[in-house]
Amino acid sequence: MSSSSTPRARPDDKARRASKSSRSSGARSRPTSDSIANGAESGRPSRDRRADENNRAERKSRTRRALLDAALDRLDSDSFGSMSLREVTKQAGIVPTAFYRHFRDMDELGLALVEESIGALHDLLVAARAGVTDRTHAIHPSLEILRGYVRDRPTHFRFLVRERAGGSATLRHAIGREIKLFATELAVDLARERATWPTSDIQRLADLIVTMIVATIEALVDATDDTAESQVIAAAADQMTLVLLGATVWQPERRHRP
Amino acid sequence: MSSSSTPRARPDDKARRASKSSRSSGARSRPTSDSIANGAESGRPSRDRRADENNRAERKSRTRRALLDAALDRLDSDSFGSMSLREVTKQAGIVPTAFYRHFRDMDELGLALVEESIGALHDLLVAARAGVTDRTHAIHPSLEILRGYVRDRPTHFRFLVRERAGGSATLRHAIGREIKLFATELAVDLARERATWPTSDIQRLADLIVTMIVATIEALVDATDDTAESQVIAAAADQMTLVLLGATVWQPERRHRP
DNA sequence: GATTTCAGTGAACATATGTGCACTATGAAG
DNA sequence: CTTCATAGTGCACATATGTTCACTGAAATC
Repeated sequence: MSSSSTPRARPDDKARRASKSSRSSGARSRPTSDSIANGAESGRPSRDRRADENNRAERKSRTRRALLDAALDRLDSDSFGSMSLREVTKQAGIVPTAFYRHFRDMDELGLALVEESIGALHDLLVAARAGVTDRTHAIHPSLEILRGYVRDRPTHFRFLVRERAGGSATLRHAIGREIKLFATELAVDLARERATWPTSDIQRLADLIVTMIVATIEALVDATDDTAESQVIAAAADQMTLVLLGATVWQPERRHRP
Repeated sequence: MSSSSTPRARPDDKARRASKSSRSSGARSRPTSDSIANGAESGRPSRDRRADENNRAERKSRTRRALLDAALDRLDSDSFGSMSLREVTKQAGIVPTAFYRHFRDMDELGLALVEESIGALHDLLVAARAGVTDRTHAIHPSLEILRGYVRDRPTHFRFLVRERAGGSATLRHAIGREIKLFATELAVDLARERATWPTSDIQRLADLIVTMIVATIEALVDATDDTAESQVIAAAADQMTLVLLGATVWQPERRHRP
């Protein structure tokens, strides 16, 4: 506190409020009308005022989305942890203080992103599982589904792989917990075809596969073109095949290490 | 506080350990053998005034170490990317501007940490490879070596796993490149015992194993006690066994996917 | 039509950050 | 000894950040 410098020339200024006419200020804000793709395409653009779209809650959730998307976008320049509230609000087209209408702090925004991204991951599992009985022959189709999902939600998956190990403790634990859940879910699936295996072995198999899936997602997120993507998928397919091949030879009862 | 007048605690008057190798001019230092904060026995009566310890270069490299260690320490509260130059210098016990005597910016500090940490990883590979011929029966010993290395240099390995996917683009690429190198090295090793395999299959096996090693390191870094560590090792051993089991059944020539 | 609610605004501020500059102290070199 | 090089100091400053507070305008409710 030694600096008695009376910083930032601060004349009384408080009486200044009346001077600025709020009219003249820039009309540059208002990002509300457009931005994200508008789902409902019903005609009547002109007269009918679609209360639905000017709805209060609707508007709010649109801004919320803008905040989430802004964070996701910024995510390849900055890591989430070093991303500032002001950056995000600027990119979302609102003023910093309006942020608090939606999240208590950046950490809460992060958790919302975790939830969304894990939702995507979970959808992926469901999709991959649908109609698949023989796992050994379902590797490639499943990986193609994975490829599609990462393609469709690149920012979400990038968020996941970036913050899974690198983020704040809160984020890491949240993501870790969800991935563990994901693995358990997979284990239940795997157990169906391996009734004789002890659950611990099943769980470890599931963990291995999840590890490989995460690694594949990491590689897909960093893949720049279709060729790179295809190579990633091909490599992952071989590795999965090898693992499932090993699983057929695995003898649960007797420990394999001497 | 910023105690302006009084010099802050000066950690530098403790005569520390005698230097060993820092003679090698410039280039890369191999700091792997020691960690910080030890030193103990060097009471060193004042009569022998070794220029060695008051050496200019020696002092400088000691401060440099302090900066690196400060960054490594701070790493479990903040991710490296959101770590400020001022934080690091404060923890290292120097004034912010003195930072520039050692690194141009935080990014350069980060790259130095990558180099160090990868050095540790490489040492690990060498150690694990020493005297191992039959891979299938060397899994547990190798994993115990891994456990020991992560125990001895927890901060370096934590840095690696945190920044590998989560750090800045520069850091990510640096670490990614080194890990790729690491995998190639392992592939050469694996090829020795699998002469009939095509190199692409070998490389994919090596990549898989490296993926598992990285995942194991991640788990070890997060393990809180010995029991947790042992469980991680046991799980990793099972998984490795399964993979190498699969590798024995793998038929390189014919594609496994129908 | 009048009142309430509330998402978004804009000014203010205390604090933190990176970095430039002049300086000091001390080891190295002549 | 004198002179030079340089690690580390202290101060300054411009800028960025999180958060507060009083406000505004329009949708929601009465």
